[in-house]
Amino acid sequence: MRDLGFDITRARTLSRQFYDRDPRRVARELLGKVLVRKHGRKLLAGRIVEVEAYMGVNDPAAHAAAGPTARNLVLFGPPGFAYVYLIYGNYYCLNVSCMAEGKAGCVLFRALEPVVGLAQMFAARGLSMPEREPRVTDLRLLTTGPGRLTQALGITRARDNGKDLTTFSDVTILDDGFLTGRVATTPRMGITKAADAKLRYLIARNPFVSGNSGVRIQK
DNA sequence: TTATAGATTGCCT
DNA sequence: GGCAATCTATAAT
Repeated sequence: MRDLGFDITRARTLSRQFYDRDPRRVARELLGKVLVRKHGRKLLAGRIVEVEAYMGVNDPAAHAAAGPTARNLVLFGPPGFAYVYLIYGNYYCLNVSCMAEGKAGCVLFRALEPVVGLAQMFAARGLSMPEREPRVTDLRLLTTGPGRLTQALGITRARDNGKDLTTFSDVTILDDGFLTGRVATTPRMGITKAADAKLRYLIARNPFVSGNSGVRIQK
């Protein structure tokens, strides 16, 4: 069966040092961790099942490739901070900065398995919660996809860009000891530059991974 | 100053 | 499978 719910008494916030490493390593190890949002007194949480690594100034697909700008400045700062940007004028994408100050690697969050606060997530996504027990096809609409997961958790640039994810103010990432099982790597989604690098990491056979969890569509 | 592409999603045929 | 929505960063005039 799927694992829903997590032991918050056992969960620990990931440290600054966790993020102070190669984004590929951070990406792989973020799988299975829990992304948590405190919304007033309400708690929203999802388990991380799909991420992508971006390698900084030497990665043509990365926002940092052009060097520091007003938008991407967080990436050049210290590790463990949220980089949130608007994509296609519609949705926000959430990243966490990696590597020491001055080096601009990051990890993009692409899909979560919803764990806590499902009703709130349905509302935030503009969907009605099913009367019956929600199925995987219903739940996938909440946090499968980078734009969906930020909307479900209420993450925006104005509110969250630059936030420290290593202290639990209202967004953080927890390790509750969950073991992922097999991890797969594929090319990153939706990019045209450096399109062959296998920098997308996902939990194999997890139903909340976006796309078809593997083969890239030819264009 | 204007044009275009983009780490997406949802609706249409 | 195709494509519009919507806005920002960057390239081109």
